[in-house]
Amino acid sequence: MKSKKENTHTALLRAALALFAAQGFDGTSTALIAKQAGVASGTLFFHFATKEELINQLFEEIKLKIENVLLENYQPSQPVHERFIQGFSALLRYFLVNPQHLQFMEQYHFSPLSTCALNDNYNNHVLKNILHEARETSAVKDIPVQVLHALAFGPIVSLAKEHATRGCTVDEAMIHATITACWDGMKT
Amino acid sequence: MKSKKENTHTALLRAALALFAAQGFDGTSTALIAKQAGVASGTLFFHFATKEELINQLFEEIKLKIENVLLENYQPSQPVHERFIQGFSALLRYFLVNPQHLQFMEQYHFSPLSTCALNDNYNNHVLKNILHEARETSAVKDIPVQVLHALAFGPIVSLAKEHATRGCTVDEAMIHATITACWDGMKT
DNA sequence: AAACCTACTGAGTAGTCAGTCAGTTTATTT
DNA sequence: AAATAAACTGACTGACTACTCAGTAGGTTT
Repeated sequence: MKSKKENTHTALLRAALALFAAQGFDGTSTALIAKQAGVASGTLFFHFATKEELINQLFEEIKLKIENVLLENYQPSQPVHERFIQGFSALLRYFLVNPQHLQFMEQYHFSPLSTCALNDNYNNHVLKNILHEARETSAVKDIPVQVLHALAFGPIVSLAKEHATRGCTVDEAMIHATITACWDGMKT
Repeated sequence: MKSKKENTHTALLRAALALFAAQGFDGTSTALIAKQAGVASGTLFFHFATKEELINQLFEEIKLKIENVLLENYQPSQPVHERFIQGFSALLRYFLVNPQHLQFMEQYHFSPLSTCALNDNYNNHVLKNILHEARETSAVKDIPVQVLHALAFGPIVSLAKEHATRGCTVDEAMIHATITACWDGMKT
């Protein structure tokens, strides 16, 4: 059973996520977030010191969720090619199911709040290691890491963004075609 | 010889572009744009009815520039594969040389001002036709257009964004590796 | 039942925002 | 040189912003 405090806390985070995804950080006032969460405007600042802290907490929460999703389905015994397909398909599926999370992460990455490298925001240890291992074992071409990252993450983000902002349908066949093509372009 | 009006007009557009790329649309006040352009705050509204119109004019200007760059180097006599490499390399090179333009376009696409489909913002007739022709002639896999777009534009945007926001160096070899890998992933 | 504490309220504060407009300067025409 | 028009100025406005804080409600402890 959740405490009242926790309920309000998560209600604020959820309202903020929806509004941030739709209108952006700067386009969303703290008063509106509070209203959407069903509390008074001052209550937001009882739970979060500043608007920025609310954004940072949201970022950490989403980052953790993605990490968990990828860890759940990770099978270290599989060959690197299988793990690539599996891992990056899971990431794409996640963003298709949670479009607001992608829109939030994209904004966060662009904003001055973000300090880490571009794809680091999505790039947990699982996916990072897969790419790294594929490169070391010569399963993929010997090209700079930045290029590998762009080739692997670029199409995923691009397709998921299209889905998030324009609502085009993306089925399993399209997911498979995308991730397979990414690998085919990278492999030796 | 440019008129005084034209000078001020372009000075405002240039200042706006630099500030928008660095701080975002909402994070940049019209007063600051005017100051950076060396004019009084009211002058901006003599040249542009609203802040939104300024943004839209900037979008049209950048879109036109990209179209021209791609048309300049277009060689219809070449096979579709050559035109793909040539065209998409030119787009990537453009964004590496004009990082602010990419950052602006990315913001514009996300904002409620943009109405067209995702990659349509970069996707002028040249690149669109190349992809379309490659698909019709079975030079590339028979997969949905959205997937083709994501595979072709995703890595370019991703790599150029990394360059724009983190300043990592991208040389000709990396450009070639990226575009070649895109094609290799798509080809039949 | 008194004291205490946590969660919450919403009017209020100081500051910023896009956009206005009466008036001034500069350029062009007559 | 007078008249007209175009370009520009910057103080101003009302609406909005993140954030504050004195006060309130309800539950728990003593």
